Amino acid sequence: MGERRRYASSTDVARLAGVSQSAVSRTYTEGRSVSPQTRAKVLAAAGQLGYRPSLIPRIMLTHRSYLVAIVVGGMYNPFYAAVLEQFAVKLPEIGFQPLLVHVDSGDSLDDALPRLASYRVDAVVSALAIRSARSAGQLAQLAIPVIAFNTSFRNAWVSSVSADNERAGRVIADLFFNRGGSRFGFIAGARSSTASEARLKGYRAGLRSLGILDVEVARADFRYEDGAAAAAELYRDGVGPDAIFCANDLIALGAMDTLRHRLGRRVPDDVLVAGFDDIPAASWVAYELTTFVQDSIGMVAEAVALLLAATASALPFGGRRVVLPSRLVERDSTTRSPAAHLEAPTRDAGQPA
Amino acid sequence: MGERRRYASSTDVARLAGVSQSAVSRTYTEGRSVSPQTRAKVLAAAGQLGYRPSLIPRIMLTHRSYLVAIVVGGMYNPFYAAVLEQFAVKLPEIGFQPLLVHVDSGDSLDDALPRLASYRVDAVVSALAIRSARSAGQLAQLAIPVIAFNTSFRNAWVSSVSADNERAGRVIADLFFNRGGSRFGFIAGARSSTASEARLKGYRAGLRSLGILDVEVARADFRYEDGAAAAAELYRDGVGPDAIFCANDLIALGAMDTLRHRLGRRVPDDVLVAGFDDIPAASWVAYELTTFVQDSIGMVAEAVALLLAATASALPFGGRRVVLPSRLVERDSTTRSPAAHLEAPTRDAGQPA
DNA sequence: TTGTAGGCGTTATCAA
DNA sequence: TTGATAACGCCTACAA
Repeated sequence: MGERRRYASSTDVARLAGVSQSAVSRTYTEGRSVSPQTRAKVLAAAGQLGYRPSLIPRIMLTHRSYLVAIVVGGMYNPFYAAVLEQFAVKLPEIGFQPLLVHVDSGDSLDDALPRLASYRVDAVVSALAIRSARSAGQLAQLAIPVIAFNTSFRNAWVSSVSADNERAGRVIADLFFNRGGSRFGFIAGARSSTASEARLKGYRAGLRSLGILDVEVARADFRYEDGAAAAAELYRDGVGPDAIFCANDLIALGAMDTLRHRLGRRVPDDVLVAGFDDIPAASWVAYELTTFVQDSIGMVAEAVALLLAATASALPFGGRRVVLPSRLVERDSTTRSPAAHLEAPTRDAGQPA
Repeated sequence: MGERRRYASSTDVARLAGVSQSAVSRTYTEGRSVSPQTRAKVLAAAGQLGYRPSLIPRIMLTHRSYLVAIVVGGMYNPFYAAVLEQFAVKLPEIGFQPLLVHVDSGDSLDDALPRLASYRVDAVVSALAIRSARSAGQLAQLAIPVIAFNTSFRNAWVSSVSADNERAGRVIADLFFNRGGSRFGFIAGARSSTASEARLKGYRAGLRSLGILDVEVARADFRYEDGAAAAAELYRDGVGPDAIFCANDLIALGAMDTLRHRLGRRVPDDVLVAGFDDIPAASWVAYELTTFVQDSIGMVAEAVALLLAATASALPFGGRRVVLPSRLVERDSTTRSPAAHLEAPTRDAGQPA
């Protein structure tokens, strides 16, 4: 039991081909000298045995595994699914093989770390923020370069890539104001999320510079259902904001549906709504949500660049911080028609999606 | 360059602790004898060096890597994201480390296989169907057990886990008929998808046994935009089906939005719509889509069970087929209110837009 | 309880 | 061009 049918080894091939093991090795090493005859014999035997050279011994010899851990969680959010897919495509292109690690929250990276170290990963990329200083400390001790998304924490081995969350908050404050918003709300993600907090911070700052000090804040998790519940909460006492910035798109979509279908509010005519991420559903005809494009492709590209730099030398490589601008996409959820209050709720008929 | 700071080895620890390398090994091996003093010395040195035993040499010794490749693609579909996440959670629980492989279509597994073989994976689980006989042949030659979702192809090394797609098609035919449907449509996914074809086959069979031979079929890919376009296509000449079964939820949501917002059709009052997968958006208030729960948790559990069985022995283990029932969830998209045709277009509270 | 020795599958080095 | 040999880090005998 547990006794797997072994993969063919170069020795097996050598024996079958009637050559030395080194001859087999050379056949599979670019730029080493093998005679055509030997090569042919080797390839024939290899084909017969289904031989592929193993990378495992090489890891021992070179101290490089070309394995990179990808840390994910909360894949219900299409943004993370997109990030993961992008990593899965890009890492192999530069010769790395992704190893998947799922954690429930940023903190439980602690549990996964020893396992990763056992596989001798060359680096760790995390779609999730690293929140626990303990994780960070462990990482530093293991001397594994880490690139994490939307993380404020950094040290000699931990770098970060993030969107310009704070600026986005400011931009949306201006937009809401220009579109006639007067009572402002925010639905936050988990309190521990730096990204959510930064968005709120920028939003507050933007409103303050417009002379507005009051922001109604509801707490949610990053899901549709939480957004729906938080929206209901904001209007509990009858009144409520006429402009709501949500920490991400899922929250915003939940809030929109609650506003429209449970609270009888029109979006955008009664309430302006905006989100963050630009997940596919944000552009669906039923929503047409104004949001910020969190550029997963760009973020992954930056992360990959950092990773290459980090794995190129033995020196600590961390503390870097890359901030990518997030682009506003204005859609119907903040675009009031001139005579909105006179019309039926559906003003946008056209536009297929 | 490329010279990574090495992970500490047991030899490093032994040297620092002033003991032999085997003493270190024993310290980390359950049930081997080490004196408390030696153990203490070893652990102290190990802590200082950040030592974690490497699994790499063990792979060579035992011919077991405990690595399992997870093949994914099309992560824009929340169903696949959920499957992947589930694998990422379950595999480590039984001692396997997932290795992520992204392919664009079932066929390009070919390209990824040699790389996987090089890492000496113990098995492959594929969220995607294996479509290329060549892939399957390669797999058989490499003698790697494979468990693939929704695949009709099987051989000595390839097993499959799938939903009962055909039965679902029959069930929905009955449902549509009972809800008053009279002109039936189907929006298919990619033609190469066995799952989509099976759903259509069952749908056709169900309708046939109700005396209905005519089904209008539109082709789409598995995305929202494709569903939207395919729906428009079905109504190109003015008339069109009054009941549409879609190969998956994304297609159904796109079709619903096109029906409601571009074609001025009411769902469910003018057209009944159903999908497949039960992705989160299917239960969003704006849609309330009738669909089938494709039980990702159950499917992964079955896949994991097959994997355990397959990796337990050296014998070929394939050709197994597990079919899981998919459960119908009826929501508003097929539930007509009694006087639907007398009411305003929006019978499900406010209208989305 | 300890340490020494051999071997896993590669690649790099060296001698033939 | 070839083949023998050492080395990587660990585990499992085996001997002390």
